[in-house]
Amino acid sequence: MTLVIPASTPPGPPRRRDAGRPRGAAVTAAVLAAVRVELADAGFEGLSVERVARRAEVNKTSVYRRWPTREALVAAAMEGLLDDFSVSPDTGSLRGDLYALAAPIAELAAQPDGVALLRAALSTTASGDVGTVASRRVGAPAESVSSIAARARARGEWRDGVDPQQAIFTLVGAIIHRVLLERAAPTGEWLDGLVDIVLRGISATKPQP
Amino acid sequence: MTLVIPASTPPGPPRRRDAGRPRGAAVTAAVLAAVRVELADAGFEGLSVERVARRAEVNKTSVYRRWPTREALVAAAMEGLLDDFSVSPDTGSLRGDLYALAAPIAELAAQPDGVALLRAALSTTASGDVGTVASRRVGAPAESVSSIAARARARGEWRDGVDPQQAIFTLVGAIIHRVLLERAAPTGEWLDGLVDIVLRGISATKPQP
Amino acid sequence: MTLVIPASTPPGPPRRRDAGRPRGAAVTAAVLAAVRVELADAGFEGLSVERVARRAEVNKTSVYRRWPTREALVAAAMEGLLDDFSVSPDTGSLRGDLYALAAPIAELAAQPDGVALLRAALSTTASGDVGTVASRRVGAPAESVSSIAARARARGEWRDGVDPQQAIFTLVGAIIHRVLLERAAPTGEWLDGLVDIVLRGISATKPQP
Amino acid sequence: MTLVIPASTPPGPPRRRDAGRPRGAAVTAAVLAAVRVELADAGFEGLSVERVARRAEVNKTSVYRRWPTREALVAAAMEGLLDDFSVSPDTGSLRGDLYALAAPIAELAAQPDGVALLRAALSTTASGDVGTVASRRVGAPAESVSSIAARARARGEWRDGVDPQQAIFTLVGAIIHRVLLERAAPTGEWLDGLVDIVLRGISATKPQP
DNA sequence: TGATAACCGAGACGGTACGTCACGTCTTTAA
DNA sequence: TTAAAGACGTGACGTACCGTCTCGGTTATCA
Repeated sequence: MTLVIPASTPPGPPRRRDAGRPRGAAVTAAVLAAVRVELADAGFEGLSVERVARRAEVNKTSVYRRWPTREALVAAAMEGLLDDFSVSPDTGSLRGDLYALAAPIAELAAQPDGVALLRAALSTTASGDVGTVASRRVGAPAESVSSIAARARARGEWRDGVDPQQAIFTLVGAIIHRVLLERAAPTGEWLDGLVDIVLRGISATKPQP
Repeated sequence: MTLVIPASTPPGPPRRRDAGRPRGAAVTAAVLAAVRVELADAGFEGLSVERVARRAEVNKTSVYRRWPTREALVAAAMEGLLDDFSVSPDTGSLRGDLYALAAPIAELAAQPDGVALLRAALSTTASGDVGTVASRRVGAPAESVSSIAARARARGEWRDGVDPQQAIFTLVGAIIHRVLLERAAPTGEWLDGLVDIVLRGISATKPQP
Repeated sequence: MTLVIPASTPPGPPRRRDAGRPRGAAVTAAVLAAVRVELADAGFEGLSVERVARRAEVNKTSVYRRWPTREALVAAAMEGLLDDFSVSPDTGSLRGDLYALAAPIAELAAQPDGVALLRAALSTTASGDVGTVASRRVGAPAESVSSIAARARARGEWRDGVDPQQAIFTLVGAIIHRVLLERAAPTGEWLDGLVDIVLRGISATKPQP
Repeated sequence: MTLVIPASTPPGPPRRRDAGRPRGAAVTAAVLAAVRVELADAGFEGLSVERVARRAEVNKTSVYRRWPTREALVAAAMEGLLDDFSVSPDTGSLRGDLYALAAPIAELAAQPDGVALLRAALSTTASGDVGTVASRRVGAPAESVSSIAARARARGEWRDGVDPQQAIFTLVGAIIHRVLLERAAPTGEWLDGLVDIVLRGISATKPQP
């Protein structure tokens, strides 16, 4: 994601800015863009506010004014990546629902930015902002999970005694293992196999092909 | 008459292997212990060689003499945690084998030290020493995986078309998700449920209870 | 029509000279004072930036921000010692002029600080900042020397063929030998004897008593 | 009953005086040569035992075994430079004697090694070994000085009230200033001028040309 | 002719200092 | 108020030498 900042700075010293008009949005955007670049370059650990500010051609103070910690800064930069997870999918079949849930996560994990986000979420000791962001989104909202399970149960697809969260989290955990430990891309074929395993694992009898 | 000088022969007398004062075992032990404490306290990022040396009451130089990087240091400290993973279990049933494979990993992940190790392994961008250690062990040796699958196949328990690695990695991924994102302990009950899901997911027909 | 881009113009807006928080005078003063103490204690070699900062109760960074090298630091600390050398004396007689030139140098060399400065100036291999400071001042400005000689020549006091620099430097060299090798104080009586020798050495005939 | 403990008697078996492997002359020579090179390269400050040992292809321990301090090491390396100063010259004239005294010092100061020695002698705060060596030799032995003065007095060449030491030290100080502050070579012509000044400075009437 | 004591290379070890980097807070000027 | 700029104390980085120490292994001398 590249952000283009219009180079409106005049060459001379007068520096005529609209009086009272805060330039805040440009600074904010430039910083967040820089964060994303730095995250991809150096990872979460190894990201320094100083370098971010330098890259954004913005002063360190202006960064700290907005985000008090490195965590908050990264969290803010990541917010945009996760806007499409809020939808609770209803495709009519459990396989479809599982796939609909896993696919955007896999897609996220296929991008370098997404990998960085996951890594950041997992690396922080304290349950800080980044963890919150990631858990809130990657962790798949509770409603989605329970409604998927409820619908599947109504269709007789959900085996008794299976914890819905455990099933979904297994799916997500597998993706995480794939990209962070195996360092392999979560391809479509691979995802098919995964959904297949989990689907059979939680199905009451034989799943419909 | 040709004079051949072998390129690899050093000019002086051959270096003795055991020359010089040997490294003190006490120093090594103190440092590794300190690393484990610091890891639990501050995590992988946030672990500083300086503090480790201070806590071990050892000189910084003595640390750097042994381990050139922070990664290597942490990796060394973690080696000991993982000595019981090398056994390839053969329990007679697929469920037993899966459990035998997952249980020590879960046990590791139940300790603060183990959590720190996992976090460290996942947080590093470069596939450095820590990643190697973790991958080598947590990533379950390839032989174990394939032999488990082979035996299950021979018993007719393994569904055709299921990638052995994918199955096992799903198991491991779920444990990682549990401890690092959910921040919950991988209890025995929880592990039972997990093994159940994965077992059914890869079984040919109905698994034997 | 050719577009000429001046090479020295920076790309952004022109840097303001007085931007940012100004350097604290208290810090500067504390450091220089500490340097003088350390110089007296440990000499030029053996002076460490770390200890200076510690003694000044100031951070090492704040020292390096101001003075890039140990040399520059010492040179700065010594500047103040030398403010009274700039005057070119005209006492009416050659003896008076010589004395007026030698006296403040001797006075400087009578203080521990001054001895340290001389030592520092002589010990540095490269002709660095300290050497510059010392040479500039202790080395007696060229104008002073030549004007003294010119006036003496006009009065008929200066023997033909005597290099003015050589004469003055002999004076200074004797003082250096006195304090650094003999490690004795350049007393008034001693200085009288020295001036007497040099004066007779460069006089045309018999000097006027 | 009095208990007398003989101070010098060792408790164990009587120490053999000359037992053990003697120190290798080759090692000693190699080290001293290396010191001279390093002194010329890096000066007295900036000379490190570690580098000396490395250059001499000798172990650090072997250096410390012989010379306890850096000072002692340098002093030893310099000893050889100064063997020709012990002679008290008697040339028949004061000018000749002065020249005979000054010439070898100037010659020493014309070599890089000699400059390093002078610098070392002047830079040390404590009157350590190097200072001792230099003072003992460059400082011109007291007997030489007094005998030169005595002979000159007998010839009627020495002005009453002139301190012999002061005269000679002025000569030496001028050479030091020449090579260390002016950083110029003490050429023959220059030395002639110097001797001329000092000679006239201490002569009773007019010096004999 | 051995024992023995010192030499010698090698390198560990606790120190101190190096000069640099990033941190997060602060003070100052200008817009 | 926002901003740019930069000072400031803090703490860590990884490296270089310091001088001392423990090691094997070697060699000359003396009993």
